[in-house]
Amino acid sequence: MSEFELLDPSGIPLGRPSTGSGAGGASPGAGAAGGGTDPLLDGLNPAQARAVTARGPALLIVAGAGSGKTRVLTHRIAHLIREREAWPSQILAITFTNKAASEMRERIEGLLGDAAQGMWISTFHSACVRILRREAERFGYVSGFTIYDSADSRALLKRIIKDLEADTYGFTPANTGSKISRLKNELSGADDYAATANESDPRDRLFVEIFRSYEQELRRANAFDFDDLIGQTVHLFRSHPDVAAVYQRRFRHLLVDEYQDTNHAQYALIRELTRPVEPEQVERLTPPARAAEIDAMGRIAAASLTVVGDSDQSIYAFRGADIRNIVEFERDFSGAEVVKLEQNYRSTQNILSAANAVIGNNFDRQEKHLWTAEGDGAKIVGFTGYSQHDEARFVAEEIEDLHREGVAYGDIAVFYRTNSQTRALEELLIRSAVPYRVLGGTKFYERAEIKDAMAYLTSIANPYDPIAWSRLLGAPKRGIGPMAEAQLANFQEERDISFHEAMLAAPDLGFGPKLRATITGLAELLHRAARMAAGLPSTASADGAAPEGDADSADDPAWAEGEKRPAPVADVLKLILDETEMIEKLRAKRDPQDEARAENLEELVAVAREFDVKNPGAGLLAFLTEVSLVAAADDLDDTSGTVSLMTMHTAKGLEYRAVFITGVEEGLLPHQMSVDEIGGVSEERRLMYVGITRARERLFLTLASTRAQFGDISVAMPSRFLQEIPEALIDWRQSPGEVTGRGGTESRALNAPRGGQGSASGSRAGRGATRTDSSVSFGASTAGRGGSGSAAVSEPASGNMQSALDKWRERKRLAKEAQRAGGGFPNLIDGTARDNGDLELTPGDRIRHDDYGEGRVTGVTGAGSKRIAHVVFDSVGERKLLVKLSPIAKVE
DNA sequence: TGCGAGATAGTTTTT
DNA sequence: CTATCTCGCA
Repeated sequence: MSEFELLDPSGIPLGRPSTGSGAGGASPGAGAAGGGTDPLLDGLNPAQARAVTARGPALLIVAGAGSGKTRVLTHRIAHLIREREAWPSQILAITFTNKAASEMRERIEGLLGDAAQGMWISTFHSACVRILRREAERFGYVSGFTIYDSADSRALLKRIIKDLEADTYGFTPANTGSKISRLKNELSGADDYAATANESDPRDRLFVEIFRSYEQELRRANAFDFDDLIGQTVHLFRSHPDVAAVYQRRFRHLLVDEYQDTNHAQYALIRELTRPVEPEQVERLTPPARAAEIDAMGRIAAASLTVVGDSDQSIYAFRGADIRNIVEFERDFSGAEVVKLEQNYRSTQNILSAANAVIGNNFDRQEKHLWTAEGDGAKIVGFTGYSQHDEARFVAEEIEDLHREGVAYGDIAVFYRTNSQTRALEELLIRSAVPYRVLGGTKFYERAEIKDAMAYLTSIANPYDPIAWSRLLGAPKRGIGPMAEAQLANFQEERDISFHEAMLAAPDLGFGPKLRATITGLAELLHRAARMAAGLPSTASADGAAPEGDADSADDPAWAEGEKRPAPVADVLKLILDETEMIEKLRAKRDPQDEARAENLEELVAVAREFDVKNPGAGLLAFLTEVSLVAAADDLDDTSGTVSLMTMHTAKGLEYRAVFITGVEEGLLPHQMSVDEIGGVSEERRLMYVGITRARERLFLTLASTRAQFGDISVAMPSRFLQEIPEALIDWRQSPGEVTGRGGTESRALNAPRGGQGSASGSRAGRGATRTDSSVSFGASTAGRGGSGSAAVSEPASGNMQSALDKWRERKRLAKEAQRAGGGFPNLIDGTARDNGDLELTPGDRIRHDDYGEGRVTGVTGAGSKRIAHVVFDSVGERKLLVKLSPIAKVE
């Protein structure tokens, strides 16, 4: 609504129709005031400048890695505004992640100041939610609909599969969910699938049934899943041309980033938004179209479309991304212009050469000629560890070296293929007192206790949501079991009322006195919280003894005229937490894990409070939307000054001075799962390409020759991608050939002189490791410098697995706490001493470290549990160690 | 109803 | 290895 008002700021006419085909040449600064240089074009190369100033119905910017596409995109938008070709409200810019969106917004604000207000800069999903919330009533939803994340979808599917007894046919929530997701990304629903399904195949019929019932349940729950957000918006536009017309008219300029990662549904959405408004719809518009908007045929011209992408960075095929969208763009959108950005401003030549060499092995791609004016820079560093711990140790040491050389922690990133690889890395980083953070991974909002609390909020916003409701019944445990739940759910379904109403009817349902009281108590709490969230006065007298004022008598007129102001989300949440005593109950359990959970809940309150401050009066629904759509909670502070750990997928769009790519092994990168898939390896290669091109100055490629997964240890072969990089570019500190010899595992005996065929101890060598010849070419590389390359293995003797694990968890928790306590790595972890908490160290002391051997303490900084010892080791030189957690002891 | 032990099964990337 | 589920018992 309010955005629409911006559409028509009284008299000021638009400069010229932005979509008048092919009008603008590259005449820079056409309307710029003072002549001379145009700040928006200044410093851009010709291709970039063209990408900023080109006008026409469609523009494809082929942007190689590091070619300044964000700059181009932001400048293009700013240029449109400044040249008066568009109002901010006519801009719709779509990015892939929220992080990219907020970064873009910031940069545009930097160029335009307040003039950037009113633009839609968001992800596909956020934009669609915004549209759907506004138009929900058009197709039988309520604007307070819930957004199901994949866990919610799975919970729903689980129920359905169980009801249909489909599990015996091999249907699981996971495989069914991903199949449904795939279909939805192709915009096909249950009926479409049924039309093509094989009627005689019981599995197919059953799947149709599951799919149908899933869609039905979603609707009954007033919920959308992730894929629906896009798909339903498309359906909305197709079935309601008048609604579509509103958006087609409004958004005159559509800009899409990372276009190579769009799937079919997203493509369809773009198509819908870039259709002209036909005359019969033009007539129905409110406010009516002005003459300037309408062309000779009585239509409103199609919006202009700008897409930016790089087919070499397409890494989301598994999610339905269709590379054809970008490859066939010119054919798709007639009159499209193509601008190629090929100069790389990010990386050194060595890094770029490696990237080009790797990606060059993908056959079906258009050649690009990425080049840089930078020098060669440092060589890429390679390292092969004996184990993943050894690899991690190398990473930690190199990070410290870099740090000593003046590279800030915040300029360093460590990438990996799978989230499970973080463990070894985290352990070593903690021990080395390197501040780090993990992006993505186990997300804050996926934690059980957070989901519990969120279930209350969700249920308040949407009392028809069975998933949220069912979750909150059992959290905390209060004696409402499956039996009672089923009874309430049945009642709810029969009467077609909300779950909250069903609970209020509990007295009539023949529950025992205790249960009845519990249920009505809970119903009243939800009711109270709902009123609060809606901005209605809390019922009657102060809390404490719940007054008689039950639901039905809620129509007191007192608040009728006072404008309803939604209560701060944090207050609602606080009410829930206080009344349910969730936090207290966790604390009472005296388990450190539960203590952490309690803290998480407190953090959730803090998050909500922050949301309230940033979005005053936005209300519960906005909060829920943000939570379900925001990926990693802590994207926000890039300034935290810590090393960043993330998967390579998460890394897309980011850049760092120094980058470590870990686990560069066959089976991991490329991942085993991808090897059999068609095009799988190509996609992995693009992933590798993305990883490499994130690095500005320094690139480290590391691997391990053995890797522990699912319990036992297996031999790992170097990735084929390593072979694709010219040997001259890599400086091997320890090459694969030096470590694996002939594919055996020399697990512990590395101090033994090489060549002597060390004992192939422990694990069965060569299991499943059909000898590729990958390792052969590496044998020749040199050993690199002495010193830090060779040290004892760090494998902690795995005597007692369980206690070692517990120990590690505890250590990790403490260390995280320490990091969280304030900016980088300040003071404090109190009391709870561990390992060496009370170890006294003074300069001059000799100590022994499990990994590094003996060394001499040169200094101690920090206080309490944050004490950091500076030690010069005989073998590896200076290291910083967190005294409390390091495996060190004084040598007498 | 709620808890703990034990068995089991599944392991990629994410808005 | 680990997360999830089932089963039996209090």
